[in-house]
Amino acid sequence: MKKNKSGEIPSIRPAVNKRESASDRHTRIYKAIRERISLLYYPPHTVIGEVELAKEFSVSRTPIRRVLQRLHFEGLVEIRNGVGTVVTDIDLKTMKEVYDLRMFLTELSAELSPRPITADHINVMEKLLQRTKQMYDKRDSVAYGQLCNELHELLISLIGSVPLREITDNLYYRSARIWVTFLPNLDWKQVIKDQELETSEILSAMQRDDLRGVVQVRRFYLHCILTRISDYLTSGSRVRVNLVRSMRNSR
Amino acid sequence: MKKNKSGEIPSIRPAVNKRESASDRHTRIYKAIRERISLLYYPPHTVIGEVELAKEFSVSRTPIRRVLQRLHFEGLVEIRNGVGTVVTDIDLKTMKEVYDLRMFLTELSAELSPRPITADHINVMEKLLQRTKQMYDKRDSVAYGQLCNELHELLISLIGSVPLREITDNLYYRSARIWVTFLPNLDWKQVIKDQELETSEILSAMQRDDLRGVVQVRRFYLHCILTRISDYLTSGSRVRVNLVRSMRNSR
DNA sequence: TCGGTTATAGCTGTATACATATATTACATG
DNA sequence: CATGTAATATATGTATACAGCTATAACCGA
Repeated sequence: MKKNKSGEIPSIRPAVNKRESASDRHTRIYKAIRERISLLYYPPHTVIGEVELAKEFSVSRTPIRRVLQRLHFEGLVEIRNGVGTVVTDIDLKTMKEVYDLRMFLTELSAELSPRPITADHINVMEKLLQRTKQMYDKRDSVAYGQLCNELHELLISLIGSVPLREITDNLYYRSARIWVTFLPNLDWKQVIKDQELETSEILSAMQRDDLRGVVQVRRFYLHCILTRISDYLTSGSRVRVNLVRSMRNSR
Repeated sequence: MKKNKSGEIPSIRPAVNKRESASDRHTRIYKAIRERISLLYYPPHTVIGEVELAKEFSVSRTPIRRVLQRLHFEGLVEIRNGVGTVVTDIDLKTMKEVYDLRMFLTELSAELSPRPITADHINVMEKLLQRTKQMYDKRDSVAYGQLCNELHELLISLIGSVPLREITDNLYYRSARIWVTFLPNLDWKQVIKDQELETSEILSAMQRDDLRGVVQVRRFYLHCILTRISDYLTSGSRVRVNLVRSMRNSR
């Protein structure tokens, strides 16, 4: 075996020792910041400086700016010259538009080249359901948000159409964090109860290989969340905690 | 009136003399390059260098990179380290996915908070129809592509839902250039004839304030284009030039 | 001749100094 | 005291030198 230029014996698997590629690093930082926004670690109107992030991730401003500009194109932050990068808020009208779109696209995802439901999917769903059941005792918005994100990740993995999957993913992160914003005003046990119901009903549909059932359950709970937020914002008062149940009985 | 720091008398309308903002410049360069891609001035697999563009637009690589990365996020170019920025091609499967999505979203745009059809819209449509009628004599793919782009711009201006409008716009530019790629293989007069029919039928629907009619016409022609390309790619032979007409008779 | 190594040209990726925009604050002025 | 102005701190925007990656081609040896 020959030695390379630097005189070292080349590794059999140099890919393992190879530094993280620029693309991978971009994806890693992008997902990290996006998660922080979605979990309200960076709530709306938060000013996040490029220098601060650059120090934390041990890179210069350049790769950070690339990530922030991507988040800007996706509507998650607003970059103001001379001011900073501000996490966007969302008005009721825009939120309704996003949720309406998400509901239509959710149903559509069962029609456009869906992927088969596998045992892995069901396995992950069972674990999600277990974790949901353990959340009644302690109010933990971050853990709840992570649960929502993981459920979302699982559901979009069933979408075969690449552009539809990307759009659904984008719209989710554009609106989901707003829902978490309202958690402090809601009855915690009821929120978890609804989450458990949604998860278990999706799991049931998956177990009978019923993708259309899956997306119909998902769409229904999207509708419930939208109605809750709309009621809360328009009335300014505490939203009815039994909204989901009353809707179920009337459908 | 006082003088400012530099000793000049401040202009009454300083905004006019103010330099183009960073955001405006970004938008200008972005739209310019996007149009070049859509009109096949940069056909698929073209390698466009950052330095080249920087010289042309008289800026450094930094703002150019911002534009190219946006185009990358939108799927129009692929940035390869050490190689260059390559205009993406699109495979049949992805194109079908994009067109299917566009068809659904087109119908949806008449449902989700549509904007009213104004006299301006009809005015622009009449001019588009006139320009279309003048295109029979000379085969000019660029002029045809511009016509398609302007028709698209008009149609998305009728979409009230901001996220739906942005998604529709993105999907258009992601797929439209592929259609232009097939023009050399098609009967020119038939292509213009179809374009004239689509434009005139949309105009008619607008004149009777029938937005649902507008989107149904649009959806129908999207379907025709998708079928044409699919037929061409799967059979490898010349596509039937009278496809649109035969479809019309059977619907 | 063929296979593999290596030098090289040219591209994108990164870091950084500097330019510019903005909000804040202090301050002069009526 | 109110108001407009200017200095200033701090953020993002830009330009650019340099590092790293890739494809190409020249080169060497079995």
